[in-house]
Amino acid sequence: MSQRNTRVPERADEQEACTLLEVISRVSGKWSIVVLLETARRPMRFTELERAIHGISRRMLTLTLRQLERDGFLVRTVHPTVPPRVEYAATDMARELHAHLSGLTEWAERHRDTVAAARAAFDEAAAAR
Amino acid sequence: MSQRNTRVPERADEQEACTLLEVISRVSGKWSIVVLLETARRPMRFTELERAIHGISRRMLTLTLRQLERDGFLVRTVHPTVPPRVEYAATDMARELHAHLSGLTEWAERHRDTVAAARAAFDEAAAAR
DNA sequence: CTGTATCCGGTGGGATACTG
DNA sequence: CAGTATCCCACCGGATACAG
Repeated sequence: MSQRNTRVPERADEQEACTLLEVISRVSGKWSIVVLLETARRPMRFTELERAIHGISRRMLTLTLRQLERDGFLVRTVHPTVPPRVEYAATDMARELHAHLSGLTEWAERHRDTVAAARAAFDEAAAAR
Repeated sequence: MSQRNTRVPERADEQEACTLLEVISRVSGKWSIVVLLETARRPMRFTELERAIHGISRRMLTLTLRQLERDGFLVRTVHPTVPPRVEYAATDMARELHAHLSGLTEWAERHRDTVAAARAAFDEAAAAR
């Protein structure tokens, strides 16, 4: 989502960071991940996604879908009926990404308490000063 | 009555998406990942990081370090010497996160060409319209 | 039903001068 | 050496109105 994060690596040891930032930038938008998860299970229609994803605006749903389609994570299919029927289906690449992200989710759940404790300690130390 | 058509919003999916967004938000800043990678190898001093990370401003290095310290990814140690000597060291949790992120890097490298091709095709189709 | 167009506020991040 | 303070701007995302 945020293209401002792209930059050219000047050093070899920054190459990995650049690659990581590249992929993370693609899914770091506010709605990218939840759209990926919804479509990973089965193809979804526009309004179906709009109803399933609580709080998303029509504009952001469109932008997020376009971006995911552009990067090859979603395939958009228009059925020429009246009214129009558009389906968004996750690609194999997207499902593979989802598997890696699940690893991150597992990590996050395992360390959630530790992070919360670290934050509380940091904030308390800051307040004490 | 048959309730086959009533669709309950997928709470589990949104929950996972929220957890994922939480952890990704912590490392999606422009400089978070490269700072994590640099400090993961060995403890680093402030100016050392400033020199190692090409293009980072003093302000953003400070903000990034504070944020990573607050979440428990870095430990900041001040040696009471003159001039002051401050070292930032990655925690075990941060190194574990780094391992998961490496999986993402591998995925990104494997699919880099596919993504590039998808983008080119999408942009060309958009230009043709 | 499936989008576009427009306006607007909040925020992430750059440049740089100052400081203990 | 290791930061902080200030100014500034680009861009993300929300609300809403319009359209094929």
